[in-house]
Amino acid sequence: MSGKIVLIDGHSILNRAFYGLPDLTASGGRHTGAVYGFLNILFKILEEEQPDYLTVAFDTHAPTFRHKMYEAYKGTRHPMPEELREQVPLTQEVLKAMGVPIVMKEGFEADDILGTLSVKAEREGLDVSVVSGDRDLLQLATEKVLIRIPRTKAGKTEITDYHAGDVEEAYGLTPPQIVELKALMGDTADNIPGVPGIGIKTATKILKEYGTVENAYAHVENIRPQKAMTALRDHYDSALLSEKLAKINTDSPVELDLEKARLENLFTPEAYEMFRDLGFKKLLTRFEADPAAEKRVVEVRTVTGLQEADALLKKAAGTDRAGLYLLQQTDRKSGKCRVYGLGLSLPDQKGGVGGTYYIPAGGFVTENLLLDAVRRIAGECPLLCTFGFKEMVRAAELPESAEGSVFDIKIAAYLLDPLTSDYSFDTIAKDCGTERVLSAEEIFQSKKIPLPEQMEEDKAAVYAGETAFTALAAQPLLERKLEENGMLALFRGMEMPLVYVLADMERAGIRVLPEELEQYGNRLTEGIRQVEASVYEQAGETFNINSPKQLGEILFEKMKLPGGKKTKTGYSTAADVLEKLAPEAPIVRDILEYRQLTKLKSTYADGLASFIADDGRIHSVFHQTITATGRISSTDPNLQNIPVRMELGRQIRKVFLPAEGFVFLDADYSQIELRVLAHLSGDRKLIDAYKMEKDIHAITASQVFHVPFDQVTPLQRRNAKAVNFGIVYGISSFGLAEDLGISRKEAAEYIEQYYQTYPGIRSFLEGLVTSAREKGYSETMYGRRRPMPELKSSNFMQRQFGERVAKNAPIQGTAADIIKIAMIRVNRRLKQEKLRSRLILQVHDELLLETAKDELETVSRILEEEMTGAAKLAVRLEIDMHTGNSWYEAK
DNA sequence: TCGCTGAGA
DNA sequence: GCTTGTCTCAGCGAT
Repeated sequence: MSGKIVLIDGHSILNRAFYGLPDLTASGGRHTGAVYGFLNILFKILEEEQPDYLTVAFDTHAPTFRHKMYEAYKGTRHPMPEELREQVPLTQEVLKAMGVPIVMKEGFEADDILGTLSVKAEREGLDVSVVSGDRDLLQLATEKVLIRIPRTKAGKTEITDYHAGDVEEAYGLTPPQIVELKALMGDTADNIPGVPGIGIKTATKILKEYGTVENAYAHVENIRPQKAMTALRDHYDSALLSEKLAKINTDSPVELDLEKARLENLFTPEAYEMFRDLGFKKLLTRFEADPAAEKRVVEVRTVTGLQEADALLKKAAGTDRAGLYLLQQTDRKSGKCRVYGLGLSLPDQKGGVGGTYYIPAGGFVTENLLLDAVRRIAGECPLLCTFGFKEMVRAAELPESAEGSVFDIKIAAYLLDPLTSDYSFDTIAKDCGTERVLSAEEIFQSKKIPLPEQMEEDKAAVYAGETAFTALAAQPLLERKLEENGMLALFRGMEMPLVYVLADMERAGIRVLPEELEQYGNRLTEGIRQVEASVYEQAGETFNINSPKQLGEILFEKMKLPGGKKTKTGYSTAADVLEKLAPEAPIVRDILEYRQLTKLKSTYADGLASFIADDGRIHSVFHQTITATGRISSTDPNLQNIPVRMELGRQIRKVFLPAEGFVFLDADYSQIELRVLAHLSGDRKLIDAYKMEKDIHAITASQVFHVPFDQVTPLQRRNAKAVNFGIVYGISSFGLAEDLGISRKEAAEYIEQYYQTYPGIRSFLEGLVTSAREKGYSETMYGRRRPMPELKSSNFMQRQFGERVAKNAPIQGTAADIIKIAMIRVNRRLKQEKLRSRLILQVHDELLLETAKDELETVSRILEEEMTGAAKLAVRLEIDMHTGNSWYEAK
């Protein structure tokens, strides 16, 4: 018999993969990095070797004979981290799905199994490759048995191969002598004692001369270095024990089943499903080459004729479900929207997908015709399935339709797993196990998706068509999952209605005066010039102050300021560090001022100017699928971090103005997160504190520091305020100390006193951690989830992080939910009452409205009612409202 | 592309 | 002994 078999040391390779690769987590927080690495090594070896047979050996969980022996001798092995442990059964499942036999035997280690199988295979006349990270296995090498040891080097796996001859070359010893070597030198990693005082050099020398330990002992008197002689003489027992420990059993009761081991198709449908669930996207591509597992790629038919297009669009409006994707592009400057085509997917009778089409705009099929069709379908079709609905709302100016009649798969995917950043249609398709679609990368043969105007029409057709297909095909599963997770109400009643509000805000934009913005920038430039000159003078040279590297060298090396390295790459020059090091040093003051000025200039003055559109307004983009906690985010530009704390920065708000005839009305929630905490925790004392309707931080100070309310000092209030904020973030004594400039001990006392004062808070926060640990996620009042894979980490720091996040996410998230509700309700009221006033911005706990002067009173009332009434909490929700002729005045 | 820095809640 | 308060986005320099 001839042929080749590959034998794999499962645990050992898994171990290599675990430590050699960054930790990956699939959705749901399962760790998968080691499995992924294992498979990569496996595939690499199979490609190289093209073997006929494959078998993987694993240790059993029960302690084996050899374990017991050395554990009895000395301690235990270091325990396997939990992240790795949970991947062992997972790997076995994957192998099973691929039809690869796994051999395990109670009481025997993988080593022994590999040894036995390799001997048996060799006897059968096979070439054998044993793959393991463990050099102990070198003792198995022969002319026909190859030992292969992979190493991960800079992310790449390199494999070193040993036949018997290679072992001799590398160690100067025959493979069987490797056992003797271990017997003498020992192996701390494996708890093999060896002979104390004999290391690899002496051991090799002795074995070269005497061949075996036994023979060496017989001639012990002749052994050269005196020390080695006495060591061997005195510890011969230990050497014999070590030999037993190191010797791999090649006669274990396991069978070599070549029928099962025969390599056939690894890429089975079962394996495909597992890879997909585990998020091994790269590995999925291996299935393409295999016709059996190949899934048909969705076909998109391009429809150009007016009549045919018209018929199709009518049909879409008439069906009970339709998948729709509008390929359009909005010009940033003009705000004009161009429509390039419409992807459309229709169901079949059985609830599957019937056909997928692309209707390009052109000829008789005008852009307006397509937009009208979208409006009609949105209005008539009972379930419109989309991907990125906000863009469609903006392009077609869709009015809000009945709850439950639109389903955005992107938003659904976000709610189900808000931690990823990839909500591309092809990823959603894979996650939902629909028919195969091409990814954007495959369609355009580039990482970047081109703008619609640059797309070739045939590619645009596939892109838009498959997106529409995915929307339709993935919707049922996504809806079921939302239902299962109790998030359907959140999705239908909050996230989908919010889409219209965000679309309105984006369309509205905010007015900015370009001339004044430029003047502001010029003032900054002047200031920058002066401070810059001062810095260079004090440094004695010119350099780039914006370069932390150069700055660090100047400050800490040339000028010899106290304080050393803080970051991986060099000196930290962050403001708080500099502040602490040399608060008095004039150059530090100047640098901090320089930083402030250049930040304002580049990010705000110049940055904002580049976004002013032809209508004199900035139309920022609001994202609904970014944050882990449910907040919305803003980009291009980010209008949620416009300066306010420092006066100079705050000035920039003077260039944000309401339209002619309007004023700004700004309303922000008063300590919404703390109120949410009071509500969720149910802490009587904190709730009562809010019922007193006085300054909450002062009340806290009074209660925590045991002083009468009217004798609370400003410092006490400030400290109490910092604790109040910190609690919400899962504070540590270190963090609070840092914040307040007090000692850790004092900070710890503050926190303890706080918990004493509000006992419900501590138990509530601890309960959040426990519950998150059990369930694997945290939850807001409205059922929004945030997965918490970190809580299961074996890494202390990661786990600590997980605990803080578990405390913060439900609070921050609930506050985010509440303001989303408020936004929806405010927007609806404005429309219902046919007001000209409109929502312009949301800044997490604040809403900015452009209000018609004659509507000021009405709108104030609406805000008051809808914002405070957005949630019914155990404490009142309160808002502060201001009007003004600029954002500066209104805040 | 990554890390640092700093703006906001 | 080690770490050290949440969530973001943008600009810059170094790689």
